[in-house]
Amino acid sequence: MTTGTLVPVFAALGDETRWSILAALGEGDASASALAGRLPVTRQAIMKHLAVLQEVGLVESERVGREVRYRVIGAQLSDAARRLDAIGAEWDRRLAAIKQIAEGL
Amino acid sequence: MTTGTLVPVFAALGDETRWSILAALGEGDASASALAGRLPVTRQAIMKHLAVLQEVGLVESERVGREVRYRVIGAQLSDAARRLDAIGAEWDRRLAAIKQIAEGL
DNA sequence: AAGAAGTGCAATCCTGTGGTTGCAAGACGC
DNA sequence: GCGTCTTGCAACCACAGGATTGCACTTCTT
Repeated sequence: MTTGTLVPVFAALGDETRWSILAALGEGDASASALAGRLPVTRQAIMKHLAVLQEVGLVESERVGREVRYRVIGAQLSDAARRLDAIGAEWDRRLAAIKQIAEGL
Repeated sequence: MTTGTLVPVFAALGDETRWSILAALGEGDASASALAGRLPVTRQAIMKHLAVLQEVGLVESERVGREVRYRVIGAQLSDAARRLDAIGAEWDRRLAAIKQIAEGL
């Protein structure tokens, strides 16, 4: 069961503000300053969040002149989802087996 | 996009110790004390973790005499996974559309 | 009845981190 | 060149939370 690099991704997803940022980026790529204009937090706070999102590969950045535009990588979400689902399925399988044993089958 | 009660679940999954507990419970139901014997943390620390896991519905408890046995609910993991996958897919769809526009199609 | 094993609650400690303000440095538009 | 916009540190603050120790209470065993 390779939880591997999965835990930090969930840690990143376990913050409301970060979801706000992801949602805002869903409307289209944006810079930290642009996001700061739309969200009720400072640009610096947003930059920190973008840093952790980029760290776990949920977001990528591209420098355009004097600004840095951020973009969501949806595939990463799907990947994390697939891995989580595999783990959940494994648990269900095991629980089902235990239940059968418990029922004396 | 109903992130709803999803964020706390990810927050709960964003901790290595909690995964250790889930993994240990995967071997079979166990009490807090039993888990404390297998993991390098105190029983009280484990109890706190079990509390947050139960809070978000990843685990359920049952009192048996003087002890309280905990059990993983695998279906909850699968559910969170499905919801996350839906969000990821939505993002991919949107990104694909943007890409087409960008390519002048 | 008495000891052992388990839970529950509370106080405490310390690190992590989400948030802020302030300022220096880079890139653009005139 | 000069004002403007944006990024990039760095310091700092406050709170949450992961972990510990200590003690009281309940339940089982003998």
